[in-house]
Amino acid sequence: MADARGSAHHLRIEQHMSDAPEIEEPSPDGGLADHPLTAQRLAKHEATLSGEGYPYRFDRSDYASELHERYEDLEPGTETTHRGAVAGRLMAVRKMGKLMFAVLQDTTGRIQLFVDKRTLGDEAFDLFADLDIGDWVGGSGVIITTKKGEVSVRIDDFTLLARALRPLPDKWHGLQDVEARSRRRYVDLMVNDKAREVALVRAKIVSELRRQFEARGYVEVETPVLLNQATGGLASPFRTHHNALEQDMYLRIATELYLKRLVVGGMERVFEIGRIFRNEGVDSTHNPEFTMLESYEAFADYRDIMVMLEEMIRACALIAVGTTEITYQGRTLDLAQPFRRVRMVDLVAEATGESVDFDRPIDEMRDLARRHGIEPDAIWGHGKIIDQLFEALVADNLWEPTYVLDHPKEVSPLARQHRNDPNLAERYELFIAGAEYANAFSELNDPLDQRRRFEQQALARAAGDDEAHPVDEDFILALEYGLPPTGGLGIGVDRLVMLLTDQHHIREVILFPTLRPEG
RNA sequence: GGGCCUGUAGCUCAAUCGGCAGAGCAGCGGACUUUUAAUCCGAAGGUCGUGGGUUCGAUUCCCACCGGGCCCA
Repeated sequence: MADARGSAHHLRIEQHMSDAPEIEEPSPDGGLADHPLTAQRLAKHEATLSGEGYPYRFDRSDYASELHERYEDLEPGTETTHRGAVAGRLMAVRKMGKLMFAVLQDTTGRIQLFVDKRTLGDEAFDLFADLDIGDWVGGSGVIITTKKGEVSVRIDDFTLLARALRPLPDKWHGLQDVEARSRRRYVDLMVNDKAREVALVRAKIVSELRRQFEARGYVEVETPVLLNQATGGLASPFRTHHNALEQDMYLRIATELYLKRLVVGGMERVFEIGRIFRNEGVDSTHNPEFTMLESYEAFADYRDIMVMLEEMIRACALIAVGTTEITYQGRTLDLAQPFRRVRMVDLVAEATGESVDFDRPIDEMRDLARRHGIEPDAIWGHGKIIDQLFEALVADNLWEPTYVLDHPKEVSPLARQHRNDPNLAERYELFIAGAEYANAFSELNDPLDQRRRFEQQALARAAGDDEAHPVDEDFILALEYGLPPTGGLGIGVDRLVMLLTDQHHIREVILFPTLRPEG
């Protein structure tokens, strides 16, 4: 923090010294005085500061949702013996002369304040009337229901806890602009119920995943983000620089190889929920930084992991939406049904109407790819072509939960060779609603085979494939100490949250998605 | 990277085939002791994303740039 602020400061000074004479000194109030809407709030703020100031704490006794649960069924016009203190942001005030109805929003919901001049007294009543929507307020009094039956706190005392110097968006429409909602997520959270709900459901899902792994004896670990080499996945990394070490470094694109090192070390069941960085395009399903859950379990194979993953997804659905029958993009999805299991080669053969056997001449395969609009690279073998055909022809159309099994070995450099087919790997990806949610293997644990796979990847890299996996000698060294048979899994957490909250854009499930600087 | 769309008051949105830019909400003044997007009366509020160009005149037309969205690669 201090470092970041310090360097920003330096930057500003440099700009002053070089060529920016037009840079104005920022006004001490950040421009608040320049606009009438904020100027009057600023004036009130300054008056408070020069007077009593703001409190440092507040004793709250009750939450909005709890009061509703407890008193919702009371007859209209009931006065309880319950004295409570609530606190939250002032969202609306309906003034009726000597009576006001105010709406306070806390982390659980909204509660009405019944602000009655007789109860509160003339002076405090006028002070309340002077509050602005957006201010943080604590109020205490007897819990009542109004003539219309609304559970309310009839306040006999209140405290201004903090002011909002800027006005809130339209109380009815909220904040609509997608860009503004992402940039000022705090405002989005204040005024849009859905934004709060998604954030809370996301937390529940992550918590449930953690609980599921812990219940199975997995240990949560943390592996490095800052690396000398970006390994464990096929993706372009972010590059950065370590000043003291005088060397370039990379942000991780996966946690895979470090977690497997831990299994080598005897941590038989490990998982990590971690931020991953991939230097690629931004679209509705990709943010440059995203959250991946990876797990590794000794003595398990990929079929064991299938069973576990299916159970976990159902558990998350129950936590998130209360049922395994979910709605996504206007269509229903039944997650309770056993997930379909089908081999990738069979899906591609079905989609193309042709055999994609590995003994078919490569030229025929290349021709097949071209006929489906894919221009094969010179070094592509059968496996890469099959994988590309799958992505182009099949992936988008897999609506029901489907395990796509047994990827070509060529495109799976970290997965163990299939026990029955040397051209394939024991790997699958889980597809739901046309998108990929998880990727799992029987982990490759033979250091000699791993070295051969890395070398093949190195050839692809030399031929211009930037996303081919680099040779990781240190990881091979670890494998040389012996990795037991291991089942590994990666889950795209953001995608899973999207599925279970019915959001079609990843920015809706990431509180602060990556954005360009504001123009 | 390509195509289409988009940026107007604090927020949500109109309008101007080139001629003083409009509404709702919020804010301000007033009425109102049971409201629920309260209601009613009144007066305000704008660098029309930024910079050029065309024009007597540009928010509108043209160009560039910046931000954003959707689709495609």
